[in-house]
Amino acid sequence: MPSSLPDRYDFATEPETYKAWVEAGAFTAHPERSSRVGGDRTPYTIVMPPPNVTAILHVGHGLNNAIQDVIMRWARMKGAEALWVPGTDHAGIATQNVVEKLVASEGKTRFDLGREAFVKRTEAFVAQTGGTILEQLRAIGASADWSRTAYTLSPELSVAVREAFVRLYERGLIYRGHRVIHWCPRCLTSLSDEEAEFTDEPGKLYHIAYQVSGPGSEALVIATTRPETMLGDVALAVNPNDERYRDLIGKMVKLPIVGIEIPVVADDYADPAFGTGVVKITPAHDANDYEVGRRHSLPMPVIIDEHGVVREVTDADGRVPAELAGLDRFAAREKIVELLRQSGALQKIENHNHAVRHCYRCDTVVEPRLSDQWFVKMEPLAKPALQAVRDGAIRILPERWEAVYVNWLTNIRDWNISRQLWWGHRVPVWYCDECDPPQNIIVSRDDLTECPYCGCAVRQDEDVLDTWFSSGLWPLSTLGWPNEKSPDLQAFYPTDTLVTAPEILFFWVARMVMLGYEFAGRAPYHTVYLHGTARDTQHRKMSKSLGNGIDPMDVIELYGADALRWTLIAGMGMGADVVLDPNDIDKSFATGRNFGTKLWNIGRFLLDRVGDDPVQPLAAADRAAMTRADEWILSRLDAAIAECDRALGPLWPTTTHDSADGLIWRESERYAGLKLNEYAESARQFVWNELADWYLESLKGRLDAPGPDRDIARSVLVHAFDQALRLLHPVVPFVTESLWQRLPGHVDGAFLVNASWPTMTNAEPSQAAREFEQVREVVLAVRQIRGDNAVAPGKMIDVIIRPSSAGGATLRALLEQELPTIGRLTRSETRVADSAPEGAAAHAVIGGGTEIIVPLAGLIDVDKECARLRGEVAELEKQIISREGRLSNAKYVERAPPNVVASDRAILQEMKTKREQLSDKVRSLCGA
RNA sequence: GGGCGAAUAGCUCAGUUGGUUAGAGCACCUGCCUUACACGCAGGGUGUCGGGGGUUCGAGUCCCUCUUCGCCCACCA
Repeated sequence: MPSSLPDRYDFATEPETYKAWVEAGAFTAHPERSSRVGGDRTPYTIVMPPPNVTAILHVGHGLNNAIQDVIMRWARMKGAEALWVPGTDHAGIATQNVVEKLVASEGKTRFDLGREAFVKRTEAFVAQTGGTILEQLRAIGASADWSRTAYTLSPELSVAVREAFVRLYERGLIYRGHRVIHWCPRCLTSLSDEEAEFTDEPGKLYHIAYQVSGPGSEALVIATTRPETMLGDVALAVNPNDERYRDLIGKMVKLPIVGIEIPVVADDYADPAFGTGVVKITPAHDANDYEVGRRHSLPMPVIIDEHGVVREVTDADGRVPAELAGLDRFAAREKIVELLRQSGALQKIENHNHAVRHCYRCDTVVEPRLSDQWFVKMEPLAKPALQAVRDGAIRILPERWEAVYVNWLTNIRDWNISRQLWWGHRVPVWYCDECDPPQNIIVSRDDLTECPYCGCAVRQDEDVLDTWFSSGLWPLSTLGWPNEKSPDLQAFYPTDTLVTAPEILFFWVARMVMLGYEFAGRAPYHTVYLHGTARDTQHRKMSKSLGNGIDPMDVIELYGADALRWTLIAGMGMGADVVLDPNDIDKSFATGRNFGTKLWNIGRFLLDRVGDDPVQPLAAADRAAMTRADEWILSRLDAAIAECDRALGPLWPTTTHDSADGLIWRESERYAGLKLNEYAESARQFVWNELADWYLESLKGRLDAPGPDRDIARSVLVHAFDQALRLLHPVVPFVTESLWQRLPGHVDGAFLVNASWPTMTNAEPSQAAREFEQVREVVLAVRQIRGDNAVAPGKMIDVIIRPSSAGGATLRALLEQELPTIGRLTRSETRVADSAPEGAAAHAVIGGGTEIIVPLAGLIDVDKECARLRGEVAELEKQIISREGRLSNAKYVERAPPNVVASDRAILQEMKTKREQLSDKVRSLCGA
């Protein structure tokens, strides 16, 4: 109902539109339609990176999901059987931390509650607050298939996790290792290499003398950044090739404070160039020292416990003096330095910057700790994952990340998957205290209570699995694996594209690839799209702790989801960061808001002028009766479609290659496509700068007079707008759907979300379309002359066009026919002539030598007569500016901010009066 | 320490294999409320393509070098 179209787009209707889509089943995928199981549609699948179950939406999520939604909606319109699997991650450490804080606010620790009660508490917390973010994703318009919402800790996915563990164990790829691992003394859990993040910090290098035993007073000086660990020293190491210390190898030195004797060993680990070339060996508290200790069969006393407190833990009899026992590691450091100073062993302290590992969750300094952990052997898993990217079965966009991925996988180290937490998938391993190895360790798919060998009671491993172990299975587990007969698995695995941030390339992306090959023999996706980060104007990452974030829900409430989506998508180069100003939301999202409004106004005008009468489909319209403008806009539409298609690229690799992977990217397409900003810009350019600025403006007159020409114009107009809405729908789904539903001829129950993506009709612009370009050139030239000569916008002028002789009679005829259009677009009385008029005139020469002449007689004088009034208005404006700092809309009393109106009403009124006088003057002088 | 990348308008960035006068969006400047839209219309580029050197008829683009930033990886005690 065009007549009922509101003046402004009401984005409060977005939830209704969303509901209608869901009720129409627009987001629900049908496995039986997949071509992989005999259906007639190629499947296109994205698994959503599962946000933490306790998360609330931030701009990063908004960006991530807006990108995915654009791709999904585009794939759906292209005719794919589109599936977007949503879900959440139980997020081991993160969620446990949140609940532990809650428990702490009640004055308790998780140990006070006990494991069972704590897990129950966490489950209750998740049940109550979890999934908020999925609701918020609906608000931004995410077209996910909610009937398939998954959760990494659900019963179904837990089956997958256990199956994966058991299979890897049976293949010998999971093993138990006694190793020095990264330990967080606050979270009381081990961390993977990736979870223990380096920061460069100023520290101190302490030089300590160890007295050599025997005759003489020789001493060896070592340098350490962690003097407190000396209590656990079992040796000093020197490089076997270091001439300085060759004679000392095999001798004993006295460990200060402790007073026991330890050997000097030769090991390549000691770097002659660093410090004194002598290094102390503390196997239980340093990963490298541990390796040295193993090579030399040294004891491994543990002198720091799981809380980071110095005490005799194991094999440390008498090593920790009473005055140090019970001190925190950092307090112990101070104390030990003091003791060393007193004993004279401390030689000097230097400033020294070094990299310190911190817990990625709580930022506590990580403590290396000797303990038993489960590891995954990575090298065999990495091999196919590496090959996939090298061969082009998987592409990573932007391309430069491929090198980073390859580099990491080439030097991969084993993955510590056990975590000493309570929240997560418990390690499916049971221990029997009665049986002898190897029967004392039982790995099982089912829960065990008794030993299958001796029938005794067994106990389950206390640890849970790294949260990334379960998310690493995400593309498989959400589709029903390990049930190979699962319809979803058969129809939709492998998936197509993964959209995420580069930070989790190793944590998650690479591990999914490895596990995909391991369990399905196929890569989980052919495209990895890594997007940038949301940053503030100082280029700082938006974060909760910095308080520089923007709540996407605020933006949606203020300007609607489309404005948010447009701003994020159109403003983001591939892989580039999105910069927004958290202190000026209005300015940050103006682009999106403005575009939505413009689109709405185009629709409002167009639908109003087209009216309710039936519109002939373009295919049935008489092509011969079309104007040059009609032909032109249709050719521009074709160009826009081509540009959008080029920017978005192929949905999937277009060649079927006989390899284990099936599909390999061809070189020409490998890095093509998914340039979402270029796509958005192309579509915008068409609808705004071509359809609205030129076609609508040039056709205004034609729509007022009934007749065949009006009908042709209506056909072309409705067709072009319909196609434009389709092109724009993936970015701004709500406003395009609202407008599309109102197009004349719309069939009840049809949705733009399900409509087909436009296809080009003509590769080359027609002759008539090219001729319209000449009309545009004339118009642009005349406008420029008007601007250069400060001709009042309302003033009607004379324009003389002198066609180039090269164009001949054809050009002359063309220009004469288009005079009404040129006149309308330039406010001029235009004619074609062969000679220039007498007197002053402005000239412009356009393509091919055609000359545009505008006589200036009278024009300048007219403006002079208005100059006085203009000057007076300007004076008044200056008064406002001097008071308000800026003018903007304070120029007009109707639009000025309330505070300005309050203080300057008189000036504004006077200004208005003067403006009206000026307007009248100009009109009368122009004879309008 | 190793590797990768970037440096182009006030800001964010495009600039294919070297080739006319270097582009877009936002911002900015000038004028305008013209009956869809001032969240708009018309006009305007505001630039030593980080510095230096080289190859070439021709360099933002290729090579060398310097400077500055960013990212990834890494066991310098």
